[in-house]
Amino acid sequence: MNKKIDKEAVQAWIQLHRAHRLLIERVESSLKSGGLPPLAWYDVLLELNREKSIGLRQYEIGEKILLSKHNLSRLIDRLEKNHLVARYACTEDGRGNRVKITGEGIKKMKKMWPVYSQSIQENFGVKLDSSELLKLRQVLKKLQFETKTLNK
Amino acid sequence: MNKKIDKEAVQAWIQLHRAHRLLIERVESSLKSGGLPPLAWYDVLLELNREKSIGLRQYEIGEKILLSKHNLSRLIDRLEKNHLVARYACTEDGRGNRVKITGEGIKKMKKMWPVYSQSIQENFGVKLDSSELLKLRQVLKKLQFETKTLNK
DNA sequence: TTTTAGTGGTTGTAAATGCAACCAAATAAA
DNA sequence: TTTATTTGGTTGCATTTACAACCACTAAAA
Repeated sequence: MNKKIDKEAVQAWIQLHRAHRLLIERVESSLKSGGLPPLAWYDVLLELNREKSIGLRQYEIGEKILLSKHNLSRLIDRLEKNHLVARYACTEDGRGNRVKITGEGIKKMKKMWPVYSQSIQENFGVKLDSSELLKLRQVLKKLQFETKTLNK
Repeated sequence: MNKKIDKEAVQAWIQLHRAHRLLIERVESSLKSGGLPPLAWYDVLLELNREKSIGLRQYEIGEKILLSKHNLSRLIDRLEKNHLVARYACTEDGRGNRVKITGEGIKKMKKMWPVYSQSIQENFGVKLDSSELLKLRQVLKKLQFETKTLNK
């Protein structure tokens, strides 16, 4: 038994949890006060923009941004209703569809970016120096599990 | 301008965001499949347990677990409905109330802990060694801002 | 003291999330 | 081929969250 390590892990987790809560709250509020959509929209648009030409299947988006399929379905609904993405019939699989970003979507994404990145900068970047950022990334990377749990 | 640092910060943030999403999903699902309440309940119970005798004001809980007041109000409602906490009139401030954990609350908390901590262990602790955990905590600690933003 | 502004907490309503059940197409088994 | 199983996606419903307005009280200003 290794009670000490256990305690350390929980401590670290709690801090991660707190940091995330605070950060997300600030980022969302920056976006909102800029009259922009929530962060989740950006996540989707960004992934779609990387595949502008062929688009992505919904489940692929779900894997990338870790969102369960029902939530994704409705998130795409909202984006589509705002003409930021479009669904197309999928030739290779009759069940699914292919989602693509629209011109408007690209524009919106580009409009969100400065607000988003500046908020990260202010509330996160400035608190850490380059080596700390690196270390953080290295450590967090090790948490990149075998995904697949979500999207059930 | 320091585009490189910017990029690093956003990268790190995104990883933090992902790690959190995955972890929280797993922890919640461990709790759920153990027939236990969600994590937020534990957070509240834990804080209240630290002040068993005098309890806490709602806004104090809000500051500790970073939850806005309307959400907190209803979270406490749910806990109270389940007899895990109780609200008392507050002598020193006629507006507010003082929240205390009940015996049942303590029991529930203790029942949640092994499931909670084990889930952290499995999904987080085992992926990192002691020095990484330490470093992570050190870095995350620097993100501990002047709070107060929430609870507006 | 009276007025004004701020704070702790609650509540109505809208929006988002989670769950389970479902449909339709694809894949595997018989 | 027929049947059974899995998978991508949607939908109805209950729970939770977010926002704004509100009430009651406190603290500060006049």
